Amino acid sequence: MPNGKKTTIYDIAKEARSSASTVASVLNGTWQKRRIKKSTAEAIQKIAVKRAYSPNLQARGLRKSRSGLVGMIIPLLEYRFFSSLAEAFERAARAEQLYPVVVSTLRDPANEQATVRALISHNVEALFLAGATDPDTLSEICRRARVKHVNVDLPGSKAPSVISDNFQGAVRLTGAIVNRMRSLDPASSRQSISFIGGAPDYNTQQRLAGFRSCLDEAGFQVDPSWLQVSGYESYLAEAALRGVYAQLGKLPDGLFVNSTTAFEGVARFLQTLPLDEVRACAIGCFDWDLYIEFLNFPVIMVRQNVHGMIAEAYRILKGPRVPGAPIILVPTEMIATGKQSSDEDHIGHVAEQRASSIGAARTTKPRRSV
Amino acid sequence: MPNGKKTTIYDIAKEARSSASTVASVLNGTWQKRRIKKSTAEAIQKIAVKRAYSPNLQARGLRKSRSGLVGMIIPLLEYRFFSSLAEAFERAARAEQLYPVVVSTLRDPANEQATVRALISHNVEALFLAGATDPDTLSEICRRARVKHVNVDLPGSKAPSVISDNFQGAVRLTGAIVNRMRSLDPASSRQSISFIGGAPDYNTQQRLAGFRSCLDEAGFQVDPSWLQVSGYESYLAEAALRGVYAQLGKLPDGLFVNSTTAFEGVARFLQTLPLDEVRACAIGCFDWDLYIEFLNFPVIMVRQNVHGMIAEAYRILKGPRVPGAPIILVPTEMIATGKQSSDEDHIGHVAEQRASSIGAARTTKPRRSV
DNA sequence: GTGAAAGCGCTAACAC
DNA sequence: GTGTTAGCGCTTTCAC
Repeated sequence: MPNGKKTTIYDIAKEARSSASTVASVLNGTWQKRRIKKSTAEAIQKIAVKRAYSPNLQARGLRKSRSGLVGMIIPLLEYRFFSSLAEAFERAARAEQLYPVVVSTLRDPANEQATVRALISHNVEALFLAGATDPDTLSEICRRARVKHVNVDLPGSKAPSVISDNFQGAVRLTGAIVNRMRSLDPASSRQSISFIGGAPDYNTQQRLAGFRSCLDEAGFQVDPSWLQVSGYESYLAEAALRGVYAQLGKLPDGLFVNSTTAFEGVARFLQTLPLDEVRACAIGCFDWDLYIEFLNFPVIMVRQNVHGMIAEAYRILKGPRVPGAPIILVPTEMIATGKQSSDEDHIGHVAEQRASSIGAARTTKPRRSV
Repeated sequence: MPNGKKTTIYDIAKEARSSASTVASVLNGTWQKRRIKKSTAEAIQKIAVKRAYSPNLQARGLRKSRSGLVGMIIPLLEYRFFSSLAEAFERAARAEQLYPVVVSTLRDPANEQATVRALISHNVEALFLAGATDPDTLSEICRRARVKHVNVDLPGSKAPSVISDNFQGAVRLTGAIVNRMRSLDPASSRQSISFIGGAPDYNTQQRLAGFRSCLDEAGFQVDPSWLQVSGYESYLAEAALRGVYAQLGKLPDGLFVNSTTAFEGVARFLQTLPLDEVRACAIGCFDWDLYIEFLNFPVIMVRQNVHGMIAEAYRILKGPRVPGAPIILVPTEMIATGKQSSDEDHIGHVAEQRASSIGAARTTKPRRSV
C-alpha cells in the first residue's frame, strides 16, 4: 500500500512488468479468451490481491457505456408493501447480474423527476418506477434519454405497467367480508359496509369498482355514504370512520379498509370501542402487515404479490420492446387471521380465484384462534 | 433527437458553434466563474434542454475522482427500524449534496463483503455499515481502499461506531416494567421477569447488562432462567416464551422483549392466552413498531433515535479523522401505549431521563458484557 | 500470448 | 471570454 491513491491496472502492470491491457483482461475475467498464460495471470492476480485492487466501475462504465446499475424509485421505505417491493427488486437485480439502486421520493413529483434524472445520469440500464405520482412525466424523461423503464404498482399510459389485480382482489376481499357479515348476523337483511381510505388514484378506483361490483352481485344497495375515500393518511381514515360511526350510531356491519396506512387510523378508532362491538364488524384490509395478525379482532387481508410483480417487470424489460402501454395484472393473495376468524369455509366463495402466469394466488388458512 | 445516442457536450458544442469546455462550464454551473457571456450561456442551455442533455456522471466522477455517492449497507429493509434508518440516511445524504445508495445484505457476511466491495468500486465517498455481522472485516476492506466509513447500530473495533445507548435504554425500560409490575400487583414480594430474544451480539449484551443492572438495584434476585437469549427470529422467541410459561405454569410478571421481531413471536403466543392473563403481565419491547400500539394489551416500547444516529454518523465522517474506534451512544426514547397503560407517572422513575438527542450523545469505551 | 494506442464524456489548467 | 489539451481508469481493436 505505497502511496495514498487507489491502485490501478497501470500500477499492477508496472509491478508485474506487463501491460495495462493484459492486467485488465486478467482482472476482469476475459484472460482465457485472450489466451493469456496461466502463470502470467496468477502473478497478476497475486499482486492485485496484495495491493487490494478494486476495479473502477465508473471508468469501466464510461468505456463500455453501460453501468450495470438498475434503479428503482419508490414513494417511501417505511411502508411494508414498498419495503417488500424494494427487497424483491434487489434480489431480482442480483439474479440478473445488475446492481440495484433504490431511492425513495416521498411522493413528491419534483423529487421523483430529480431522482429519475439523477439515476439516468448514472447510466442505469433500466428504471423501475414504483408508485409514482406522475408516471407519464417520468416516462417522457426516460424516453428522451432512451432509458428502458416500467411502471410498478401504479400504472402509466406511456410505458408498460405491472400492478396488482386490484379489481379482482377487491372483489374477493369484499366477498370475504360479506360472507363474514352474514355469518356474524345471519338474520339481518339490510346491512351496511363502508369503504375507507385511499386517494383518487387508479388503484383506489379499481378497488372501489371491485367493491361495488361484488356488492351489486351480492344484492346490496350501495349507499354513497358508504364510500369514504378519505386519503391514505391514517388520521384522515380515522376521522372518516368516526364520521360513519356518528352517523350510524354504531359501526357498519362490514369495513373495507384501503391500505395498511388507513388501517392505522381505523385501528386507532376501533381501540376506543368495546371489543364486542368491534368483533361484530367484518373487517378487511387491502394490503398486509404482519402485526395486524396480532390484533384482538380478526382482519381479512389482501397481500400483494411483490415477487410476482417484480418478476413480470424484469420480464418486460428483458423482452423486446412492446408497443403501447400494456398493463399487466398480478393476482393478489388473501389472508384471514385473528381471533374468532373461524370462517375458513366462506373465504373465496363469492369471487372465484384465478390462476396466473406467475403462480396461482392462494388463499391461506386462518391461524388458530384462542 | 437526431441519432440514437445520448447527447454529449460535444454535440451541443457543435450545434452552438462553441467548444466542449464552454458547454461543460455552462452546464455544470461554473460559467459565472469562467465569465462566460450570458448570451452564450443561454443559447447553450436552450440547446441542452432541446436535446434532453443529461450529464454523464460516470465521466464526471472519473475525471474528478469523486462520485457524489454515499453508500449504506443494511441487513434488511423489511424491518421497521432499518427502513427508518435507511430513510433517515437518504434524507441526510441529500442535505449533504450526496446521492444515497442503500443496499440490503440479508445479514450474510459474504454478501456484506461483496456489497462493500461493489460500493467501493463505484467510488462512494463514504460508507455507512449498519447492523453488519462482521464490521471489522468490512472496515479492513474499506481501510485498504481508503474509504471513510462508520459503523451504525452495531459497533466495530476498527472504525467509529454510532449506536443506541442500549444499556441506558434497557435500564429505563426495565425500570418502567418493574414499576408497572408493582402497580399491577403491589402485594407480591417475589416476582419474576423474563428477557426474551436477541443474539449474542453487542447490543443484546448491553441490553442484558442494563436489564440486570436495573433489577439488581431494584432488589431482584435475577434467576438465570429469566434470561432467554433465544435468537431474533420470532418463532424462537415464541418457543422460548412457551417454555417459560410451561415452567412457571403462568406468564412471568414482567417481560422484556428484545426487538420487534422477537415480539412477533411473543405476540403470537400471548394470543393463545386469556386476555386477563396477558394484561397481568408488564410488557416492554426494545424497539418500536406502530402496530404494537394497537394491540389490546399495553406495551412499553423503546424507540431508537434513527435521525440522531445518522446525524452523528455524518458528523463523524465530515470531521477530522479520529484516532481509535470510539463508540458514540445515542439516547433512546421510551413510549408507553395501549389500553390500560395509565402508568405514565411511573415511566422514567427508575432511570432518570436525559436531555436527549444528538447533543447528548456521548462517547464511551465499550462496556463490559454480562 | 502480449503490448500500444485510441477513446468513452467530462473537467481543469493553460493558452490566447 | 473562450478554445485547446491532457488526462481520469478502463476496454478493445489491431499489430506483432
